[in-house]
Amino acid sequence: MLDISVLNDKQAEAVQCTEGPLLVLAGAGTGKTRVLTHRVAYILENGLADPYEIMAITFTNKAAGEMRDRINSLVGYGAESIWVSTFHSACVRILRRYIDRIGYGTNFTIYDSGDQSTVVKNILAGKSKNDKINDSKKKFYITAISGLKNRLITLDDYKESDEYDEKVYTVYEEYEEELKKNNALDFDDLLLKTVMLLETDEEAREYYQNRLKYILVDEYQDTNKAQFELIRLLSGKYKNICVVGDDDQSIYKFRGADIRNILDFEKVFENTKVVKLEQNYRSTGNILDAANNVIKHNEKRKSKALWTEEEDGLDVEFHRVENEYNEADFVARTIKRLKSTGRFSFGDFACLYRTNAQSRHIEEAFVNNDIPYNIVGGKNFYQRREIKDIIAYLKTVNDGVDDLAVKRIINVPKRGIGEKTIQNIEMYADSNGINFYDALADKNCMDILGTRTAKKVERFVYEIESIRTLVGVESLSNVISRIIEDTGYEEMINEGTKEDAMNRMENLGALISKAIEYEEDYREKLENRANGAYDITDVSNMKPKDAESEDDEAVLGTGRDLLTKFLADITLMSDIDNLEEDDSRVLMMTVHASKGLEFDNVFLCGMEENTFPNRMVLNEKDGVEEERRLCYVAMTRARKRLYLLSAKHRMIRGSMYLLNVSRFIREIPGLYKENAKEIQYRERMENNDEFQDARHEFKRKAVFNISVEKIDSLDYGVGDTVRHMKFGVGEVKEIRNGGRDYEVTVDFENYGVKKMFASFAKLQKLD
DNA sequence: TATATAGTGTTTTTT
DNA sequence: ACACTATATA
Repeated sequence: MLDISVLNDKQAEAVQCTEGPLLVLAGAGTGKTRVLTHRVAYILENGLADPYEIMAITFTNKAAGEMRDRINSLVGYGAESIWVSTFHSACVRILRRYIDRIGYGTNFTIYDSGDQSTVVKNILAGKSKNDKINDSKKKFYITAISGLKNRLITLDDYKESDEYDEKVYTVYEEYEEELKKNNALDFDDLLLKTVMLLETDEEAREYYQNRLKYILVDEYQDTNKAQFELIRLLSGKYKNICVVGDDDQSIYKFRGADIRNILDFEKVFENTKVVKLEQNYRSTGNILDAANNVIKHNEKRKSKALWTEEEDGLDVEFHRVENEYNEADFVARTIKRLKSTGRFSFGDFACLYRTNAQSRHIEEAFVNNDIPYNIVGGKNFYQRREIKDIIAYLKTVNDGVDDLAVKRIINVPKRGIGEKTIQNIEMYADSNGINFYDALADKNCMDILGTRTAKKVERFVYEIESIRTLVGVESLSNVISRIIEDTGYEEMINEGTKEDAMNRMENLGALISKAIEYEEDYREKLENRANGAYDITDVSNMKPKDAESEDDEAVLGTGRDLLTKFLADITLMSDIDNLEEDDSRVLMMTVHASKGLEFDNVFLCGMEENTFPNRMVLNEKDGVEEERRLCYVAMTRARKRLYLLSAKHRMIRGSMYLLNVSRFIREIPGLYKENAKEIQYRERMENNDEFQDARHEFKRKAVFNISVEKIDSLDYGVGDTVRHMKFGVGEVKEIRNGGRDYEVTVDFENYGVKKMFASFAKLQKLD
């Protein structure tokens, strides 16, 4: 029997108020996951719905897995039939079943941000041969297209809209064509197309609306328009929609999250009940106090204040250190000191920072102090080159429909098939309206290429075809192994440095393990079905016990489908999903990555103006408010100890910057006493017109350049003979003091006149 | 076609 | 500082 007495009044209210729309405003650490899981259990125990009629949506696979586990331990039998998934995988499941109704093949592939980038790059390259494609241009279009899709603005809508821009339109148009041609959907499409499907196809809509009696949404503050529409559509019949979120923790605006979803929820869903959770069970009084003091400076928020029955605990510590090395050193030494008391394991510590670039020095300090650590994020596992290569092989072996994948690996490892050849094949494929891969198997196409090149291409096709025969026969992991071994991929890797090769092979090993695990899960599921865990042949009971199986049944069944599913699932996997409980390592990650996690002891590094809040958002509208929410998220990760660190100066992109204490620190009373000099300096920064002008320059060059390692004096002069490591002996002709460094002109005996910077050249004076 | 060199643009990034 | 990519060169 479900024990409601473990909940406080507000939590119990949220659990028991099952009918109609419910908005739960849950501050950090107020037990929102507990509310969600108990709510599901409560619905089941009271017979309000069967498990397959309940859907719980989260943002990460990890959160979905955790929620499923917790529901499992709460209700026991039947929990596996509850549809617990991320927004995106839920959409994949719906689309695999119905997407043919809006003109795509049900075996579509998913393009990640890297693929997206490649597509846009190709479009821009085809458009203008003289214009250079730089990253920011590419990024501009990707952001534009993604932003439109997030807001459900299709090509047709965009043409009519007042933000219409011809260039964006044409790129958007070509982008859509390209993806359609490859039967591919990007992440935003998964949501957009599902909404489109449910809007236009009555049968599909009614199927899900009839099934889903209760829908629960986690991290609601980070939903975008598309996600909002999706849940509105899915909950259209029963309208038992419960969303849980915290406007103070909305930190993904830059990815389309729309705070209006939470602020306007009550307007869109009639008769919404609102429950506020404010009692915090995670942090000490002092930590909460500090966090509250920071977040209360935001103007756009629903008012609430966390409180706790816990003790005040230890003071929040602030340390103003000299530079990034001292900061890293402080973290390492403090961890060592606390660890030596025997009361902690390394897993009790986390080190958070605003940007990934800050991780390097901390990592170094950990290495030097023998502190085991784990860095979350940076580059996602599945976005690493070797993994993406093998995925491209798998896609090609699977159906060869995705041109992007085929082109990616046709010359990896090197097969002597270059740019020109690929262009020729592409032209043939385009003019004949066939896939790139199909062109490879086309005799007429090969005739264009010439026998030597054609032979190389045939060899490639042969390799792919022989692996293709193994799909559905051999295990998934074996197929992957064969790709790595038979195509010469492993050899290619081993040509690099030893360290690099080991690293890559390790990653590929992890991919294979993932495949084995995946396959085992799949078999288990099949067995459960065979053992009558549910019976789809029983027509008298039209509702299967396992809702997922019903969706599967509509489209899946063979080994090829297992591969398709695997490819989709790993594309939707993120770095944090693979984070396993490991008590023996300190965790390092960005503040963004830390959301939803908690630790006994937290170090928050880089509490400086221009670092956190980050310099890039200072001129953005509402930019600082979003940074403040980020800061609030970071601080509320801590249970017992919170260390805030700030460096007086640090080296950023090769230049030294003087940095002020972050305004967030100054918002916490009593933490930091500024001395007169610093106040004066800050006021000059904030009020001086001259400085404001300089701030615009700030992006490009170091305004506060105080010391680049400059050689004070040279031990050689004009006329001296010097030796250079590479150019040998020469005579110094000129020395120019270039401010940062000396520029030395030397006439070398064998290489002629060269100009070089003294600090790099390391010239040696000869007598 | 493969490799060496110069040039470039650097916040965050659940999926 | 550093990684990534466009361009020149072998």
